[in-house]
Amino acid sequence: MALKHAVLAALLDGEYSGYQLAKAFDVGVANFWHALPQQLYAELAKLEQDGLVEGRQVVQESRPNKRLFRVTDAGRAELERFAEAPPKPSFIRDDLLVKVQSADRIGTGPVIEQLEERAAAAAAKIELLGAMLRTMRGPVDEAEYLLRGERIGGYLTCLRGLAFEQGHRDWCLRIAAVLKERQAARAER
Amino acid sequence: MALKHAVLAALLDGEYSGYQLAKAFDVGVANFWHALPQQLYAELAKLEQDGLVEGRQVVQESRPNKRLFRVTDAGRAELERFAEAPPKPSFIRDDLLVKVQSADRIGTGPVIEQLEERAAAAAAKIELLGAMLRTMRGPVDEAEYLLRGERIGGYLTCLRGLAFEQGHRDWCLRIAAVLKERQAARAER
DNA sequence: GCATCATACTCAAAAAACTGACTAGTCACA
DNA sequence: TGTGACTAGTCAGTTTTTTGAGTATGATGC
Repeated sequence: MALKHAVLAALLDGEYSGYQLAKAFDVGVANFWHALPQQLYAELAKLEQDGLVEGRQVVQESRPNKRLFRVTDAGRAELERFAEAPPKPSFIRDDLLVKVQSADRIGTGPVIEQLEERAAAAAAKIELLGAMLRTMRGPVDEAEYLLRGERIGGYLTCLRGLAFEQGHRDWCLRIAAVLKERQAARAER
Repeated sequence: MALKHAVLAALLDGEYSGYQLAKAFDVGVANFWHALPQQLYAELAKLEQDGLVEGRQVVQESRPNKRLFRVTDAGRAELERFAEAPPKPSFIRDDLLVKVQSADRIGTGPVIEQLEERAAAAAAKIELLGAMLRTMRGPVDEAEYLLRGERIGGYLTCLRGLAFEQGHRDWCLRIAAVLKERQAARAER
């Protein structure tokens, strides 16, 4: 049960609706997990049943009503237990790696394209994360913010996301270049 | 169905038994996917049913018999199709990130320990991957190997694994240091 | 001489994640 | 006046991954 703790951790930052969480756990923003809306609504329902989060109805005009959730004491205790438990090792799991693994045996054209698209996507995310980091730390410099700031959790996971995306971008570009050179070398013969 | 293609890609390198694949897909070696033995046996059975791999019995003395598998033409075609299809985006999914996200709200002691253990594990894997890369490229230098070598797929995915582990190690050490400093600063007051 | 490790697999089940289809009102744009 | 996008969800179902428990044999170490 991993999403469970990811949701609890996200809700430590304040009250959110399922919809808001879903946006955070979608594409860019969630730097420590990824999930679809349906999963989040289901998980929130389970967490509420277990008393780890509390929801309250917020009536809205000109918009559907929503339920905002926050972590209970029991939820905080559960996170505490989770933090103490040994973590599972983490692995990269990526379609593109599988494709590159077989890239010298099968057609490389589409793979090169995909590598370049990925590199561009990674570059965009690097921009986004950079902007998020600047916003979070505000006017103070990073060392100061990390030492005295509150709620640095999100900042720290963002840093990992940033490094990951940079590594991803660099690798994609390099591998694309390597595969292209090999194509060119093969064409010469 | 991602493991499916990962298995096909791994079998492009030659004939392997389920047991051998399982070892490769376990801890260190598989730089592009991770899976447990049971999954691999199941996947191989499915692939054989679908005609994407072929198995042959190898009778052994002093060891249980085994079945070696290789990719069929249909399997190669399936990989080709897979390579052309748009890849799914890849995400980091890591318990430790979740813990760090909430690290400024709950007890940080165990998390710091885990970060340092992870950093050590990453360092060990960096060593291992470095050795694997040296073995693969042999006496020639990297640029030459990448341009003219055969079967560079495994080398390229190893490079990604190496960069990932380096990023992981650096991040773990840095975050552990940050959390420690904050603890110290808090203790002073 | 006994325990443990390595090879080589199998079966069953639970948990986690993903996919697709659907409701229903508001707002902006052309 | 309708077309699509945004808010805010729900329901049902499949696929994928993980977990746990076995089987059987030979080799290795103390």
